[in-house]
This record gives sequence, C-alpha cells and structure tokens, in this order.
Amino acid sequence: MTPSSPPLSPMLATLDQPPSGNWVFEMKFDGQRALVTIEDGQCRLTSRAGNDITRTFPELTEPLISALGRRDCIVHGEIVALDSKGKPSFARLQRRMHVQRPTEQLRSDIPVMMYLFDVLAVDGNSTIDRPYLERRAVLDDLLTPSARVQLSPYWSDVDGSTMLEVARENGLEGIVAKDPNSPYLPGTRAPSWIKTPLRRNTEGVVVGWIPGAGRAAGGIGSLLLGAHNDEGQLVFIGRVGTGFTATTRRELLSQLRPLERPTSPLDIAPPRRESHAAHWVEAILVGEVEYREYAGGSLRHPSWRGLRLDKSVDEIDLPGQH
DNA sequence: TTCCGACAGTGGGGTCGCAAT
DNA sequence: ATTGCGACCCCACTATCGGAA
Repeated sequence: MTPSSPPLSPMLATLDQPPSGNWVFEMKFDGQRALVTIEDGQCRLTSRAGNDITRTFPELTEPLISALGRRDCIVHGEIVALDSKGKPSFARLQRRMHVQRPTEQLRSDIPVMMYLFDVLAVDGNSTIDRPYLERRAVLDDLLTPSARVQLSPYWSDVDGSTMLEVARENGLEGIVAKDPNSPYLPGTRAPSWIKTPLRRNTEGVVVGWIPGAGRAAGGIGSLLLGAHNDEGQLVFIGRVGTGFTATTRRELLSQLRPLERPTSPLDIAPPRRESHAAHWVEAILVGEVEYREYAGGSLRHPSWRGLRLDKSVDEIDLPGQH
C-alpha cells in the first residue's frame, strides 16, 4: 500500500432515460474521462482504463495545479477539445489522445481544457463516502476556475426533458443525472449516476454484410448501410454491428443470402476497407438505425433497430436531411 | 423461484505507430 | 509505398452467470 499510487478508477454512469424526483442534472461533455491526482506538487492524469495520460495533455498540468490551490487532491473530470464554435468535439480530441506521442509533436493547434465535477480526496482525506452535493461544495471551495480548468455546472429543480432540450439546443451530447445523496463508487457503473445521450433515428439501405467472428462466426457480424445523397446517388453511410439478437442475426442472414451479388450496389465506390470482407447484396432491404451523430460520411455509435418493410429504397436519404 | 448487476464478448468510428507485404 | 494490425480512446448492445430479493 504505497501512498503514491492509489488504485482508483473513475465511477461510471448507467445508461437510461432521465429519472424524475430529487436529482441533480449536469451536461454530458463529449471528451475523455480522467482522474487528476495532485500530490507533492506533481499532477498526474489517469484515463478510464488506468493509463497515465499526463504526457498526452501537458498543457493541463500547471493550470490544474494552480486552479486547485496547489493542494494535494484527487478530482474527476472530462478532458475536452473545443471546436470553432466552442463546443466539445470528440473528433478533434481524438488527434490528441495518443499517449506515446513525444511532447514536441503535440498538436498545439488543438488546445484542450477540462471540466471538473467531483472530488475523491483532499489533503490525503478521502471524500468518496460523502454525499454528492457535499463533494461538489468541497470542489467549489477548492477550485479557482480558469480558462483551462472549469467546473461542470449543475442544476437542481429542473426536469430531465427540459435538460435534454437545453443539451440539444447547445449541441451537447446528452445529460447526466446524479443522486445528490450518493457516495462516489470508484470503478462502478452505479444507478446513482444516470446518463442519457441524445440519439436519433434514421433509415438505411442494406447494401452488404460482413461475417462475424468468435461467438458470431458463421453468421452476420455487421451490416453495410447506404443512403441517397443530394444527387440521388446511393452512397455508403457506415456499418452497424450491434442491436441484433442471435435470432435476428440468423434471420437476416437467410434474407440476405439470396440477394448476394458480386459487386457493390453503391453508386460511389465505398471506402477500400469495406470492400475486403464484404458480401454485397441487392439494394432492396431498408432498416432502421439509432445513432448519435452523422459526421464525416459515417454514423457514429449506430445500433440496429430492425427492418422497415414499409419503406422503399428510393425514399432513403442521408441522415438528418428531413 | 425470479430478478438484477457485473462481466465477457460481439460489434461500430477514429488516430497513430509499427510491422508485414 | 501501401496495407494491416494492435493499442488506445469514445461507445451500444447481447448473453451469461451468480447472488440478492
């Protein structure tokens, strides 16, 4: 038990709809979770998986130490990269997320900042057993906000649907509800934290499939989806590989086998990656997909919702094109 | 007995470094 | 020079199992 390496990992949130009752709401920022440990004037950043990512974000070290009053503490927050409109952009942050990158090669054109929302220890005393609102009060006292280090704001006396609407209007990725009386449970996905990401639905044309591996071997691993762009061309919009049960995987396979064809039915050649293991099919079937974001020509976090036999291929346009 | 939480295992997008081709 | 793959991040989701209710 060495005091210099506390085996702490971040608390995680359960995925669900916003609860009603006595809850505190926060915005969900699209970035990277991190624990900040300040000890003997040194600052260490730890990722969710426990990797030391201090070297990855060196511009946060000094701002964190001074914003936290040069006190020994452990705090929890989210590292974000802002886009040109000032919104957190995971796509931008991804170019900074590489632990091995030597400092001199850091992308200084992609600055990052941090939103803090919890405190696990101060001056060597653990605070994890204290109620959430008490911990927020401790963090409030501890922190002097700056451009790079800010408090994640929270709201009480507001309902979840209103919060979701505000998150949507501000281009954020969702909300998190927290039980104001709950302790901090390191490494635990607890029901006292409930995250609700903003998700959308769209339809896609099934243009092919990729065989599964391991447990899913011999069946469908994922489906390749297409949709019509403004010129009416059928273009690739991404793969979907989750949301299926073992049964729907089997049923889809038997529906797609008779539709197989040697070449892609897309009007624009798909990314080279897709061509390798793909089984192309006639563009006949339409399915519904839930997703978080459509950017850079592909769906992010897509999940299969089922076939839409009532829709015809012609009416399927790119996501978000009402 | 039934239900639920935790975990393992399937799948997605993306970037980067390095090895294989 | 190009491609493939693994290591990291962000995840959504299903199947399974053991313990709680």
